[in-house]
Amino acid sequence: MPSRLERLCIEKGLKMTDQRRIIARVLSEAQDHPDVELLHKRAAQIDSGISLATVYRTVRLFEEASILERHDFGDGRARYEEAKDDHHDHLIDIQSGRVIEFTNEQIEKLQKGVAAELGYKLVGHRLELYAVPLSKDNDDETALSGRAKRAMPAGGSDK
Amino acid sequence: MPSRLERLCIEKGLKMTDQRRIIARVLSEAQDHPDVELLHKRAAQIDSGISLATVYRTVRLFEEASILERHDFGDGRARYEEAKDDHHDHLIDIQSGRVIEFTNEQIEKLQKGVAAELGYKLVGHRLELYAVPLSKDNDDETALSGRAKRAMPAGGSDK
DNA sequence: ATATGTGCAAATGGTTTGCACATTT
DNA sequence: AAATGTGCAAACCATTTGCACATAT
Repeated sequence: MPSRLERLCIEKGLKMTDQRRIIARVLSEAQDHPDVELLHKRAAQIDSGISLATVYRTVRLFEEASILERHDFGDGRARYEEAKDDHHDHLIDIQSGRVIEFTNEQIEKLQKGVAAELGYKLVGHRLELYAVPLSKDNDDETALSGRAKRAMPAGGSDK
Repeated sequence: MPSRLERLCIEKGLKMTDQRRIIARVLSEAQDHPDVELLHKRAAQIDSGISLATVYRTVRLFEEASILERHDFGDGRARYEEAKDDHHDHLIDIQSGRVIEFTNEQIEKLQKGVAAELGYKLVGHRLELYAVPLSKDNDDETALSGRAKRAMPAGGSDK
């Protein structure tokens, strides 16, 4: 059965190739926020002939068709997520790299208000919370294992 | 007279070279959020011998010394701003590219609350509002002139 | 004097692209 | 058949780095 993303592609009249079908399926089934490399790896597991370039092209195509969302969590590469209607923001666990989705109506409203006060109409926003698990041993700032360099923003540590 | 940033460098015991002094001054005097290329251009106006590499190294050094903030507004290059005590977020005018700073205590509080509810301690955040000026002719989505590609996030258009 | 900074050019890493061939409509 | 997509390798662009030389302490 076609994945949700594949169906959307067809609705939009996109030419459906094997590669796109597979990438669409991989994206539809993803529960995380994979980067292109990971998508390629997953797609290649289904059909090893898919090239990295095609994944890049497809992901861009889908994004332009508004059926895929691109995120930039500050670690250099882009991460992707199937676009659903439910808008949400992200909390990034800087110890494990895990990304948690959340929504907060109040914050959304306040954002619109802030823009209005400054004489603007809000057309988009980006809100990311960088955090560490409560509980136990959180005294070290050693985190973000692996390659992720300088991922956390400077300003917002809250006094 | 030494720039504020130069003074901070000295306090931190950083070795002060001509280049660093100049870059510090350029940063201290900047009213905008320049990228490395622009910083280099401004620094070169004072001493044309400063290399791009040095600007990159200096900017990184300053950031690690917490006297400079790096921002990523989604257009590929990093933008910098002297670190002051006053924390603020940014509203990006996607028509002109202008960046406006703002603070909102309520939003800050709510963020901390959201993190807490999810079992996390907030250690940083990133909030950017992408907006267009109210008033007149806002019907076109043609914006972000120049090289800036795909700068606005997908999700947050607010219903 | 010693440690550290600098310029230059080459290297990196994620992403894009030109081209000849393959596939979808 | 016409238009478009794909793989490969080369190109891009922001940023980093190795090296020989220069400078701050």
